[in-house]
Amino acid sequence: MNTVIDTPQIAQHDALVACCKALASPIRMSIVGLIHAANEPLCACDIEQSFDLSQPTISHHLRILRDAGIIAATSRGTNVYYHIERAQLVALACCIEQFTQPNGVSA
Amino acid sequence: MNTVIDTPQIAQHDALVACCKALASPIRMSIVGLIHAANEPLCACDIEQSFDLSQPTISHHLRILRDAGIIAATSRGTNVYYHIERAQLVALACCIEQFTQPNGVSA
DNA sequence: CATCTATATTGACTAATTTCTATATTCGGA
DNA sequence: TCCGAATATAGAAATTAGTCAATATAGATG
Repeated sequence: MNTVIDTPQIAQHDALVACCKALASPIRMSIVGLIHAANEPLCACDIEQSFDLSQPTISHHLRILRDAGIIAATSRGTNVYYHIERAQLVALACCIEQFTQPNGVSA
Repeated sequence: MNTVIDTPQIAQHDALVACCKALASPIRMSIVGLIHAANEPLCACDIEQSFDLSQPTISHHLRILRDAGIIAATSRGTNVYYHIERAQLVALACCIEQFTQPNGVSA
């Protein structure tokens, strides 16, 4: 292990850890939950109103989620709408589910 | 929302965040990966040898994983063997997967 | 019982995260 | 073009997390 061949797996591993880290906060988990529950892109101002935190703080959390590839933003005028980006979350869910199953199963 | 009725969901939410937090470290993610790859309980000393970190540090990470319900320990003599505890991980994988799917689907 | 080995705990230190206030940026409308 | 509203960035303070050296504990073994 740990040869140069491993690089893609290490990159994948890092991305999953980053994704996990982004979700590892009650506020950010709730933000994702909010967007999911809304079933449509949510504007930053709507998200802000759901928490008792300052605007810059929410903005900061949104950026962390965005950097981790969990959400993505679309601007419309001065508003920014956030929606869930599936790929990274799917990969993470998949990885975690693997851990719950016996290893070495081909299918 | 946020009535007293929500308490169980909040507890669940907190447990999932705690689980996520425990996995949100490259070392701890690797520890779980190691145990999973081994397909059998791994002794703390074996886990220690896989990392370039001190014994107390690994012990500390193992405790965090244990507190989050991700792994569990079995003692045998002076050795302590760790295995993966499925329930919490299943719940987390499930939650994350939900986020990747449209909301409001009954089945 | 003395001691060795494996693991856990404590205490201290550094680094990272969270939050705020203040300020900047960007777009729309008067 | 100037102003107001929405969002982002910068910088600072407080909290939390990661790490190690030193020490404690618990079981095995002579």
